[in-house]
Parts: sequence; C-alpha cells; structure tokens
Amino acid sequence: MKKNMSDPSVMETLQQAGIAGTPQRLAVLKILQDSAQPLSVGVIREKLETTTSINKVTVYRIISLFKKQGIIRDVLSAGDAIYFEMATSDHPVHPHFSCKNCGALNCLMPLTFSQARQLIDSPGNYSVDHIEINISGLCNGCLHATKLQKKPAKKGQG
Amino acid sequence: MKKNMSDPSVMETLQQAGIAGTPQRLAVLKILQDSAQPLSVGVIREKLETTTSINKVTVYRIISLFKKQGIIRDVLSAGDAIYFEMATSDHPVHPHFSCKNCGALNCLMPLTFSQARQLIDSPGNYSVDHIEINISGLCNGCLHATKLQKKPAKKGQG
DNA sequence: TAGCTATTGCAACTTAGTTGCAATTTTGCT
DNA sequence: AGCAAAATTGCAACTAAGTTGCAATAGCTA
Repeated sequence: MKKNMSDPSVMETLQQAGIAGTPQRLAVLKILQDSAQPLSVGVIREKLETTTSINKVTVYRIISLFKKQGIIRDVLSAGDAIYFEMATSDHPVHPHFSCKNCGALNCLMPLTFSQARQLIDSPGNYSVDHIEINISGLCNGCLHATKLQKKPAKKGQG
Repeated sequence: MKKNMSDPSVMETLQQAGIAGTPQRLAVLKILQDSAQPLSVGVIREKLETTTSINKVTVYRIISLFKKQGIIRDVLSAGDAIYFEMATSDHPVHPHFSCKNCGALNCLMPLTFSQARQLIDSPGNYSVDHIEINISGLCNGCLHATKLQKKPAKKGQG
C-alpha cells in the first residue's frame, strides 16, 4: 500500500488523536464513521474485504488503539462479540436497542429514565421487554490499589 | 449420579418452572442462587468442580433452559463472556457495575436516571466514567415479520 | 543510501460456545 | 419387578472471537 488520499475528515480525526494516518487505520475509521450502528470487528472486516484486505490482527490492533485514544467506544452486547461506535463530540453517549431475534444493535435517542420506563409499557417501533443499565469504571479494590495493574480477572467475583 | 437430596428451595424453583430436578440442574441453580454477583459459565464450572463434575455442554444446556424458563436472566458484559443471575421475584432487574480494570461485575441498587447521573460526577465506592443503557426486545423488522424465526443475524445491521 | 522505528502480516494458539451422536438415566406402563 | 420410550447427560469434534510472538515491510531521518 502506497498512497492514502482519503476522506480529509477521517485523516483529521487521526491527527487530532496524535496517531499516524496509515491506509489501514483510515479505512477502518471511515467504516466506523459512516455507520449508523455500532459494529463488531467481524462486520468491519466484511466491509473491508470489498475494498481493502487487512489482516484480522491488524484490525484488532487498530480498534484497541482507537479505543485507547478515545476515538471510539465499545457498546455492551449480548456476549457474542464486542461492538464499537464513534466517540467523537457529534456522537455522545446514548442508549442502544438490541433485538433478541435478529441481534441487530441500534442507536437510540438520549432519553430520561422515566421515558425509558414508558418504553417498556407502550412500544412503538420496538417491542421492549428488558432495560439494562451498566455502569463502568473502577471498582473499590482497583480504585484504591497502589499500582493500577490488571488483575487475572476472575470475573464476577469482585 | 443417584440421589438428589439438595436445597429444598432450589428444588421448588425448578418445579415451579415445570422442569425436572436433576442433580446437575440443582447444582447449577444452587450456585447461581448463592451468588451475590452475576456469573459466567466459566465461573460456574469452576465452582462446580469443587463439588460435582458436570460436562461443559450440559452446563450450557442447563443455562439456556433456565433462561428459556425465566429462572435466570443474562447481564451485558464487556464482551468476553455472558453473565447470568437469578430472575426470581426477590431479585428484580437492576443496574450493574463492571470494573474496567479487574473485570468484576457487581449488582447495584435500583436507581433513577438522575441518581445515575450523579454517580458520574461524585463517586463514592466506585470511580464511574461511563453509564450504558441497553434496551432489548424485538426490533421493527422482527416485530412485524409473519413468522418469527431467527435470521442469520448479521449483527449491527438492523 | 543506510539504519532505526512504527506498523502490518502470518501462523499458531487460547477460550467461549455449538453440534451431532452415543451412552445413560428417568419415567411410564404392564 | 421388567421393559420400552423419552429425557437428559457426556464425549469428541468443531466454529468463531480474540491474542501472542515474531518476521516482514513501510516510512522517516540522518
């Protein structure tokens, strides 16, 4: 791969985050930026194959770099894969809707808790049967640890 | 395995759900019932190994049966595995806290959306940097489909 | 152009979860 | 009790997500 004459806004996003704009990074970022829904690595790779062929490992490394730099964020899923979406200022944190039948994961408008409750009782476009709230950050143990290093992660034990 | 002289309340839960109380099911349900946090299949299997040895496949099948019967529900995770908790009346839906460092997944008290917002700004036991809301059910397409059958699930495409 | 650093690709691996089928247990009937 | 049918479990083999170590390549600087 030689040239990278791509979307200037995509290039700017990378430069602002202080990371080099390689063709692979530009391609992955463009896919995420053009998507209305959060995407899994699998779907990103499918979309890449039609244009550029990038190794699986490289995609994972690009994704984790973007996450570290705060360009993208991950969205909780039903467990099959991790989904990612843009974390830029024009795309603030918002609720998501996941379909229990087809697995589609859609972005919803920001809503208050009472609005969310109403959604359960009077559905419109969606048939809602479950609202889930997950708050993340650092737990008490990790917060007060002298050095913050990843524990072996025996999950569900905290 | 021959006898199953176990926790009577665990047996009752199974009978109320209309499913047979085999030793394996009783063992798995007891672990979930005794846990203060949602558990992954991996952790459940670890806990089983100290008492009963049950095949991996059997554990997955028991879990999916419990889910289908509404005895347990799954909790969104950061993507590495699916977590499960009791869905009985004494354990209603509530928010969860997941630690980005050690991966611990804890149950939180039910809270309003404004209380959740406060958590972001003034942390106590937790350092909160992200609140995620996921609403699940059936999307528009699946809701109005004549027959409700699982699509190939190209996720993030709905 | 030489040499260093950052990035990518490749192969091999780990782990979660699934599938098909055989073995076993349980249940219902006589 | 005795036996057949149905339900449940175990086993082996597989798929797919995600990771790791290392070699190859691209890009920059002197």
